[in-house]
Amino acid sequence: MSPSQARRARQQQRTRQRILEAATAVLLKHGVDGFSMRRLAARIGYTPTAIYCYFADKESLLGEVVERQFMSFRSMFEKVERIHDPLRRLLEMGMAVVEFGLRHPDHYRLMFLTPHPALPKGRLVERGNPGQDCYAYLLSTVREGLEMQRFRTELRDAEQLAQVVFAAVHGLVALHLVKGDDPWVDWRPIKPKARIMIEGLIRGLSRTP
Amino acid sequence: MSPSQARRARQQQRTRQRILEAATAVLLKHGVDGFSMRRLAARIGYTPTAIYCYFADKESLLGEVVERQFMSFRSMFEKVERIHDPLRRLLEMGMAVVEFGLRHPDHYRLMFLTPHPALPKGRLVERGNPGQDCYAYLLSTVREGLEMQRFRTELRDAEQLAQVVFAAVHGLVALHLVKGDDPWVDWRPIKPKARIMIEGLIRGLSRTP
DNA sequence: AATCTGACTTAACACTGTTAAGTAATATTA
DNA sequence: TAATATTACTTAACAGTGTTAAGTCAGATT
Repeated sequence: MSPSQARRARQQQRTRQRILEAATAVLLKHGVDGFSMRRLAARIGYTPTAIYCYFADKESLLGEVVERQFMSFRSMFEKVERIHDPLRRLLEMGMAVVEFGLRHPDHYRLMFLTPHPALPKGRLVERGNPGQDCYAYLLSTVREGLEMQRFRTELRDAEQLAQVVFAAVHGLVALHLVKGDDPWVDWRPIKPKARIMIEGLIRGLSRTP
Repeated sequence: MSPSQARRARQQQRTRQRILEAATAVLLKHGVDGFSMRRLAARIGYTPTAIYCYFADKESLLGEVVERQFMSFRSMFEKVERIHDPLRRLLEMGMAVVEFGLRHPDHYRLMFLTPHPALPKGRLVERGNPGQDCYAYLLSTVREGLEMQRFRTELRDAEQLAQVVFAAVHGLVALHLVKGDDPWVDWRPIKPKARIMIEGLIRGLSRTP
């Protein structure tokens, strides 16, 4: 590869980043629904068509934004890493997810409430690496609990347990984001609910001494 | 009101129903995303504009479809009404929700995964009536459990408990519908997960004898 | 018989994602 | 250095969306 080719490639990569960052900004400002290729293009001073030189379509662009967001999602778990007890860590991980959902509702929506059909992921996040992949980190925590025989004897599948715990927390956040303003239900504050739910669930799945 | 005026009003009501039924059909066939006013219009042999004589906009039309769907959602609970033990009934209600989500994914999406901003609800479903309003029924079951002192002493808020239990189940269904095809996670079958989750949660929230 | 009402249509607006074809600047090659 | 090729974009258009103002025409009212 010639020097000028390398420079071009670098430039191209930088433009990609610029688009991705602008996309994230537009997303934060206008929400998932208010996001459009044309708006994004206007923001970076390009025509809508230009974006298609860097991304196949809207879906895959959003997919990459999501993956970047999963990176920052993982960073929410850093503060719980020091907790030794895996079950207590599981609790605080759940609370961190709720925290993230409340702080970044649009990103949460994009990550977990919007289907992204068959995207080639794994560009940024290394799947299965607990240091980058949130699900892998959750899994490792559950595995730790299993190894310490903290769960009921009939529960042996780490994947199953991880999915159950995450789904419960996710349900709370999802309902809050989608139905939180619905006056049909007299909604109670989410954080106490989260504590009660996760503590209750963990207690119910735990081995009783 | 003259006889012919009454006839007109009846006719109008019938046309409304026809549109609502066609909308439900289009929704089932093409999903929430594939639903469009124009497609719906074509199906009933009208122009798109005609629909606006009966419904303010797409949002409120879908809102009414949702409310009808909540009616049939409530009927899923009929088979658990015979269960005497409130905590066991709670478990089976959760399983019924999962069942409904698997059977009618598009309706579930529309009901619980799509925000419907500030719709004047209560046209069909009488809010607070356990026989019609699912949430009210859930609430009554939780209240029964509370009266029988089946929950831990610190848990006294029926609304809070109901929301926690439903959110957990909802999370499972929501994740299945939105992320079920995502190969990033090695998804385990949803029904066993649901049983384990609800049993675990109820056990964890229950008073230990 | 003339008027009015109301159910519906026509035609258009302002959007959306996406693509084929074109352009102008830059890099490569003869 | 001049001709060619590549690259980074733009122009213009297509097909679709929700929505609305204005118009039409049959049937009810007067």
